[in-house]
Amino acid sequence: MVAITLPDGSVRRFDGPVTGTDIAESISKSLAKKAIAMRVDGALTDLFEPVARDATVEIVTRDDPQALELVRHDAAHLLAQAVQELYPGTQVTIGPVIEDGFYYDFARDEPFSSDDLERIETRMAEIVDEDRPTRKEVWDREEAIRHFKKIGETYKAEIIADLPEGEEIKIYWHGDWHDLCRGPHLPSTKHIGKAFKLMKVAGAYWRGDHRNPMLQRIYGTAWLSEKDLKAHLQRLDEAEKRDHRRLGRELGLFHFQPEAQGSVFWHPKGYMIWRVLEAYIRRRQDEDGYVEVKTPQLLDSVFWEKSGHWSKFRENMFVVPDEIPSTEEGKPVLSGEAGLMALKPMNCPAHVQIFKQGVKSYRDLPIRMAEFGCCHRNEAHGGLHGLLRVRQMTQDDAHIFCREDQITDETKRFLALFARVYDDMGLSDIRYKLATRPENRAGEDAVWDRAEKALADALTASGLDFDYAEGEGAFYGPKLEFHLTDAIGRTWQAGTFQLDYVLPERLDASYVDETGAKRRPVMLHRAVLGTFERFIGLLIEHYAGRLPLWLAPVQVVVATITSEADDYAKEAAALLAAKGLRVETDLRNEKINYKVREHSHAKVPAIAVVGAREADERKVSLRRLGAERQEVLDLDEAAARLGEEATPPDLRARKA
RNA sequence: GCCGCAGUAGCUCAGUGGUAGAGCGCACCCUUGGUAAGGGUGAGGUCGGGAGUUCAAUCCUCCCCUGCGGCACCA
Repeated sequence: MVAITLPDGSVRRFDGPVTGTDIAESISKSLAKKAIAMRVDGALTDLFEPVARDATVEIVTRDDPQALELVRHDAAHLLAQAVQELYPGTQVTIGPVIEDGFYYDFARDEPFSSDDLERIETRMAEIVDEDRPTRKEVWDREEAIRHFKKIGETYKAEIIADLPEGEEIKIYWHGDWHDLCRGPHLPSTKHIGKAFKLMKVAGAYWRGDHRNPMLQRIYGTAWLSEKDLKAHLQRLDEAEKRDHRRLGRELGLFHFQPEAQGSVFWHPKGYMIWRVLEAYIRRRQDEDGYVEVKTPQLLDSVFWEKSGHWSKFRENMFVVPDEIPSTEEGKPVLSGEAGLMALKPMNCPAHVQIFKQGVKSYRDLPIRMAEFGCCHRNEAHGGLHGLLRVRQMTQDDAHIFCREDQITDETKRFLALFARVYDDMGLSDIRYKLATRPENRAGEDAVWDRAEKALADALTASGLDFDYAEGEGAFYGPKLEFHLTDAIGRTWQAGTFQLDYVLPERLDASYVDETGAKRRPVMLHRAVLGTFERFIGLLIEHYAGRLPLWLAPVQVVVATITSEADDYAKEAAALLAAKGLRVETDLRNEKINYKVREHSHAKVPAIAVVGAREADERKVSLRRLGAERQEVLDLDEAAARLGEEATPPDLRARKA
């Protein structure tokens, strides 16, 4: 007898082992039809798995929160199945579920083309229609390895050989195709449905290690319904429209060119955003007790050896010979014998030098030392990505030198600053994580215990919920991660906060404590915006280019309807400019429709239209970006209103 | 750096083994028009760079560069 307890608490008894299908059928025909898996005492299991002991069983249908993951997992198998049927000799490796879908990595000499993707997709749909049933077998480890080697699946054989001892070797069959898998799977291919689409092919290293062969990864997306699939594809379209590289070009903000790979040419409008942000964050830092410094770009390699960067970070540094290049015709430009300098990849070691000038007392601490430091990092070519991954970047960087007992307070203070700034930026959806000690680390565990606790205390005292990111800290100390969610639900990391016990030691920074003894300060590396480059990229995508008035490079365009209003337009523009607004005039010989369209495309937040009527009455017809109507206002009132709205949030708060 | 794809006018893109086209943009002319494209004319390209095949290459082949999508990297 097997007693099965259902979620409603009722108990059903069966003569012997029962499968999920049996149980579902005993409840209702329709449930049996909808069933795709079950939970036995809470563990997700195949529907066709016999239950031989008393247990609580929950039948899982497509309405279950975990159904989508099951469907995506099966879709990955479906993909592998279709590929092996169409391209015999292709080896399968792994095929996990990822955000929005799945992928499968294949070993095949010939590359897959986009035409192949279409063929594969068609074959996948056919296999769904064929409704191939799933079944599971448990094999002996050695037998499984022999089998997969024999059929030429060497990667699978390797995976099996590496499975932990004692783990069941489960083989899943979908019709006559089989694969090693931990499961669980849907009862048949029909249940996958057809709300899937193959998205792209890409290279990926076997086991993620660049020393291993490169496999071909096919990415797919899969959903529970066609409607969900369509919505997802629409989201992708939306994201593409927000791409900061595209908007940067369309709005004339910046450009890149091959001669300066990974470095930005900021155009006047793009740099205006930078200037506004920099002025804003500088004010925020000033009021929060920071001092600002400027340190050298180019420092001798000896210095980087001391800081530890030469051994740990050199492959990411730009190294420059300290010599005057030869101008002699035919001679090599550089002798190759000169001493080496390097462009700074970080500001921290230079800040320690300023700290070390003179003797510091415990009374001087904390010192919050800020720099809008321009750093260079020699990122791999393949990793560069618009403004988000560059080789020359400027951070709103600062280092807080403090005593250990000040860590919690300084962290709280930073968290408050961080929240203020992101709220002002319209980015208030932030998730906090505390990244703890990694396996490879410097320092004693007792110090790590204190450091992690100090950060956790600060988060808690600030009333913030947070998760731990175990083992994700830097080798020199734990850190806080700030995960922002943007307007279309994507997450970003920009700011950072890291505790460092190592660098003050390496560079011999010290202060004198109450007893007259020399002590090491703790260093907090922190950036609120992160880099201006990345942060501006983030803002552009978050706002889809429609920046709030205070950040918009051009805030108002005064556009004329007829040339009779030119003089008045200039007068109006001058008045708006006097209110501190960034204003342009459009006096061109074009129709007002054309002008409105063009400035709307340029995402100018406000268009002040003036014709003969407005000129007579000293008014403007104000049209806001995205609005379908306009409002006729007295010029002075319009200037006052726009001036107020364009005031950076911190200054507005100060006035109030 | 690795795998794949791509590179034609400022932008978006078409096209062909016989040295190139559209729309938008730009310039000029006409038009002074009331809230998302008024009309006309014109300028603009070493078809990413180099080599090869060919009578002839933007097109075919090879190498390089750059971009894009991933991977790896990311103090």
